[in-house]
Amino acid sequence: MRLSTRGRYGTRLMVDLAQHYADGPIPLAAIAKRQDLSAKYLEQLIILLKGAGLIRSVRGRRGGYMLARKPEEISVGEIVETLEGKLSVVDCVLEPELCYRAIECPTRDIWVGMTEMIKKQLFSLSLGNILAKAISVDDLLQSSD
Amino acid sequence: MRLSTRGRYGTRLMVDLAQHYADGPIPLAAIAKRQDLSAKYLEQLIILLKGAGLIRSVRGRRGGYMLARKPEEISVGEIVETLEGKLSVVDCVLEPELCYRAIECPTRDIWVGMTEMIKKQLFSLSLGNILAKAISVDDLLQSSD
DNA sequence: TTAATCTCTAGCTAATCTATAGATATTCGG
DNA sequence: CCGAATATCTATAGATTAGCTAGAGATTAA
Repeated sequence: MRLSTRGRYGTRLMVDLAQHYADGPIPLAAIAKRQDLSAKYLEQLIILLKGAGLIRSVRGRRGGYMLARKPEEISVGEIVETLEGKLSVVDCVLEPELCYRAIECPTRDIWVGMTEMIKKQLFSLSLGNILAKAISVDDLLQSSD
Repeated sequence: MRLSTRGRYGTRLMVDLAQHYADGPIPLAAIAKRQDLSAKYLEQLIILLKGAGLIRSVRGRRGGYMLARKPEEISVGEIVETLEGKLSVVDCVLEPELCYRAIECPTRDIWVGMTEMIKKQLFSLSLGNILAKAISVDDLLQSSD
């Protein structure tokens, strides 16, 4: 039940872009440096995010990446599904034909329920929500000074 | 975000034992045949379940396995954690020291929340619950004859 | 025209998953 | 007491996936 680095790094990348929303195109190298992640690896992730329409890019000098929509309108669910494929805790949830027992399998119901719950949570959580939370934590730290 | 075969097969194994609760010791070969799973593989899983105190065994002829507690008192969460290790969607949830950014990481909060939600659901779902559901499906099938 | 950027394709290493194999220990039934 | 039916233990092997790294090419602002 682990999320792979693709989903995790991709989410960090998108949060980073959200934090610099409206700063114009952000070069990938800047993100990689700030997040302390391999630029070459992020390259492969970001191209998928662009393909999914979550990001826009500007090529050439002074180019870079930016969110295609407002942070409030991009969910973590979209990011994770773009990078790791459709969310489901076991294959038979989405493809019951893979297992001849699927229709009557009492355990499949568990995995279907889990999958729905996870999707519901991740698709209702936006980059905007995450930013808001990050700020409130900063607030707490400042007020304790 | 996939559950491995260990968690899935193990849960099927435990549901099978729950369905034959009070039938005395069930040989592993019988479970493997009913569930159409490799007996040799289940062997490795069941020994862990025994180690965790979820199952008792009887050796020798006429031996086999049985649930150590009533189906209502064994949760899917216990089964999955026994076979796949502590539930957490990323390592930094349980071991924040693995990542120097953990304390202030805005994405870690997401993974902590997801992990808690998953655990809550799986630990509140018992083998008894699953059996009850399976029976109600049977009822529906019978009443449609 | 050149340096900074994105884009594309290939491949490699290590870990993990999913078993399989074979030997040993225990106990019931006859 | 013997043998068949069972659990238990340890090793290992094949396939798949994760997590990168490498390098060449395309585009554009300064």
